[in-house]
Amino acid sequence: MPRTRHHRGACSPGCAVEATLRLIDGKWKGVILYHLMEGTLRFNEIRRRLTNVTQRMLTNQLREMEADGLIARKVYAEVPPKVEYSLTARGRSLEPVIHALKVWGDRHVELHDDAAPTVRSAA
Amino acid sequence: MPRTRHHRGACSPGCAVEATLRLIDGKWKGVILYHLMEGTLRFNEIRRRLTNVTQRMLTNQLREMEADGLIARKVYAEVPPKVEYSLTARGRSLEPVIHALKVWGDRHVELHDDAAPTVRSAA
DNA sequence: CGGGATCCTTCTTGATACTG
DNA sequence: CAGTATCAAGAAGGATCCCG
Repeated sequence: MPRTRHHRGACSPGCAVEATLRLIDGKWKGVILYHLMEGTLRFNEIRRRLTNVTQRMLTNQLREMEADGLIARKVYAEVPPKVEYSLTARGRSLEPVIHALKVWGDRHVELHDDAAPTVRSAA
Repeated sequence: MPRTRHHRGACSPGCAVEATLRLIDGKWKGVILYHLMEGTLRFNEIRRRLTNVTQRMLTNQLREMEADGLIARKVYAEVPPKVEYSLTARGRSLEPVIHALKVWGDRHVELHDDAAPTVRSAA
């Protein structure tokens, strides 16, 4: 979603929705958050978990999320560089959101041909 | 988020997250869904609820959401054109997601300077 | 290993003007 | 009222190559 990120203007009620959306938007942010929920990961570990991510994109997304205070970046001054990424408190607070996104996705995966399956008791 | 929308490729576990994200992504989709949750709305009614939306954009977003099976478009063959938009079952199923996004946004509005306020009981 | 710096292409959005 | 059509700008994402 182009536009300056965090524009912050006069928004109607649903503004909060957009604001949140913009933080987790970005081609890989959602997945990255998802994986970091399980724990700290190194750059290449994250990379391996995302199919076809270029270093540039991964770095970008991580940087933006860092700027948004969602993740923390820890650099180890070792010979083979080592950088670990983890969620900040703010980032962890997004768990219910990510969870909601995943739950919905799991039950409506692309197939919007039946629009709302039987949905027995499976809440 | 560019890329063909619904690319559907080999995704890692967090794929579902991305898939859902891509449906509600788009500058206005989140807010539109949010407003439609309250009931059917006409084109200009939606437009008035979103600040600074151009017809083009609104039409675009609505069309995409319609294609994604999230909203229904009902055209009345009247003299002054009348078109109503409402959520489909699939669209309504997104409520928990939109809700989660809104709740988070309400409590973390841009100010990621204190990362998780006191949060008394004030939900 | 974990990037930084460039260059390029595509998608998205905005601004306008016109129409049934 | 509810769009459609065009034009143009800008941002997001991709491909490459270089570096400590």
